[in-house]
Amino acid sequence: MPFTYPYARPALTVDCVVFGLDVSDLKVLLIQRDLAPFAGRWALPGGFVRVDETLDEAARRELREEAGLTKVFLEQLCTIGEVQRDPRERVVTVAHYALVRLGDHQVQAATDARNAAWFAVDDLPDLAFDHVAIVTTALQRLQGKVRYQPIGFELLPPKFSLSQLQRMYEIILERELDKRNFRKKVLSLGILQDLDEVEQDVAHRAARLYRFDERTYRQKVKDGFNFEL
Amino acid sequence: MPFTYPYARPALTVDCVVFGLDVSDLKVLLIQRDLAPFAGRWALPGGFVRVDETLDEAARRELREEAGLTKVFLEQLCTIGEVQRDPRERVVTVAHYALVRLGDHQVQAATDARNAAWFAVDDLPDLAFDHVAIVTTALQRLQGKVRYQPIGFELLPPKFSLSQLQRMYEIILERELDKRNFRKKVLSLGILQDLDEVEQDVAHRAARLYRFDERTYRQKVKDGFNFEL
DNA sequence: CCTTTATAGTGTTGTTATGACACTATGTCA
DNA sequence: TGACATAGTGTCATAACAACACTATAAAGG
Repeated sequence: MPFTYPYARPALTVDCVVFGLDVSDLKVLLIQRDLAPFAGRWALPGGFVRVDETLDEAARRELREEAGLTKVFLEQLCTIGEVQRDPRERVVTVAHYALVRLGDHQVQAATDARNAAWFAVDDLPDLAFDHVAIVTTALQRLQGKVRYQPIGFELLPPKFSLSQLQRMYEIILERELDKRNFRKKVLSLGILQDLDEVEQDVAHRAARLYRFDERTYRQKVKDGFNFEL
Repeated sequence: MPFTYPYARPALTVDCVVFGLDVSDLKVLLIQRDLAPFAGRWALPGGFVRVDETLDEAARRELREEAGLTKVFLEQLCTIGEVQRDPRERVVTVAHYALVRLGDHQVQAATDARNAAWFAVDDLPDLAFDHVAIVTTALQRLQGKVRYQPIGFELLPPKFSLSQLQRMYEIILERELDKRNFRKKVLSLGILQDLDEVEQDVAHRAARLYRFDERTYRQKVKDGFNFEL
């Protein structure tokens, strides 16, 4: 009989740090727990992995069930196997992070539904388990990755202005960027499609709208191109 | 009764991609399996996580037991939870990668011991399970990380010449670097300590030896310094 | 309709980093 | 002492980066 006593057969969970971009803040989606342990505390959306699903599938299912989110950008972050991290019994969790567009209807729904809410990443409430550490790791990963992979677009609407794009980077990287240098650089990458449209319903000069041209991006990557902020 | 039927309670393993640097190749340490499944096949060192140890502890224990390695550089890589990846039953594995100095005595021992051997990373035998995919991921991670984190030194002896250092990067990145530009750049980082010593027993002009000055590096990082190849 | 307000959009220049490139120096060995 | 193998060294042209301030446009409000 293999793998019996001394080997761990832990319960397995997935947890997701869901990032959304506000006007002025990077937000994280939290769910208020109604069961022990940590009943009443805010926690990352997540839950137990089922016997017939992969980790990625489990994470997506939890996002759908707990927050009504589908088709989001989702990546594995790290796995935490501290023996006593769950007071009940050993629970190993595979942490993920996700990027969503806060404007989306489904995201609105998520905010309305049950005990879910968005919190500014630098002003989080007390979290259950070791979830603060997971958020910290996720933020570091995002800050690192956003500079060499075009994942930031996942946080913006499909059509966006260069100002929005710049603000996104400023918020994530927590530092100001020079407007002219930023525009020069980002346009020179040649992965933005100028839509020849402008913003609507703004109380000032309307900005030109762009779209991330994933097709072109992929082609360029094949040819040895390297995205870099 | 929580977490019974529908939830997974998988066996949990750790697997390690141990990299070592040869004169002309990046090598990976493999162990020949003597048990089914995949008896006789080469596989990554690794094994089941015990009830009382963390993932990191399990990985280090396996490295010690299977390869006689201690105190190596070790980082988590990714976790694989495909349902059928092990023919016996569901086994989730947390993959790691490690960097060791091939010159070390313990590493020599590892090579001698039982069915362990080093293979060039681009000339691997058939591997058990999904271990090829893990090696591929680990290599990509190493290639990415070596450029913005001074982890490559873990593959070199404590005292090394600039030529050795350059060769290390060339081997990992799989492209040639310009000697003068490389030396200029790496010295300008100010994280190498010139030991005022030269190589011994070489059949040509002996090279100056350097050491990675971790103290200075940490200090510089605190002051906002960014290592970059 | 004219002023205010809010944001969009635009170029130049000095500085720094990068990449290309070839020869001399030093030590061992035959 | 000559052949060899590798160490070590500098310049220049080009590209990338950082700093910097004003004009343009549209809506709102008096």
